[in-house]
Amino acid sequence: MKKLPPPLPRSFYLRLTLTIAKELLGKFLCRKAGKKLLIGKIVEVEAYLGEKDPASHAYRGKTKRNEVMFRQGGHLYVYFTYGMHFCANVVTEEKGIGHAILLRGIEPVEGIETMRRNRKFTRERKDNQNLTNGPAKLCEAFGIAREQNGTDLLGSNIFITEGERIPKSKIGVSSRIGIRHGTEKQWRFYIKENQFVSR
DNA sequence: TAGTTGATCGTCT
DNA sequence: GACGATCAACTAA
Repeated sequence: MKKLPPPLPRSFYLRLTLTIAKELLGKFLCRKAGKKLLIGKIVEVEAYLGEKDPASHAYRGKTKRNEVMFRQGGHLYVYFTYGMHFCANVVTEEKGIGHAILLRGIEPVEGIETMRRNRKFTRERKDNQNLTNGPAKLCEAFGIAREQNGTDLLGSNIFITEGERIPKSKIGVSSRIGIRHGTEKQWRFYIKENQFVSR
């Protein structure tokens, strides 16, 4: 494979959350698992704006669980939900803010065999789009779990690099999914006509 | 193809 | 003690 670009700088994560959410589309999420390298293109995200956002874990202030969300931007916030699933978020903005961006959909680029193994796909199973087209699925495919909570995205374990440039006309906006309050906010962003966007 | 439900547990009330 | 930023399997039609 070709040489990997360096991780995005800290400054990328210290800007407005909604700006970062849009710019994350088309970037590459990289995960080093032993010798294996997993890469996926980000195709769908949702913004969670902490104290402004009743749907956010950070809405009621800092707790033991969401402590990572209040760190400086550029960390990974992983949480456990529904008794069996993990979801990965990118923490944004300055320390103490409590904003994050949920990764909802990813298109596999490198290490697909490893992802298939992580998701316990059989050799016969050909529907690769089911590998990573949902928040909990991509976590399993990338081997992201509780141990990865709080990982610094400027380290060598998990990081995000420059990827494809997505023209504005290809970026879709909609309300978020699976939320009771705050559904009026248009804080979900995705790449149009991409197979790996959920729903 | 749409709609419903079971799995399963950490966290907050 | 309830429920959730979910998914897969099952049902009905």
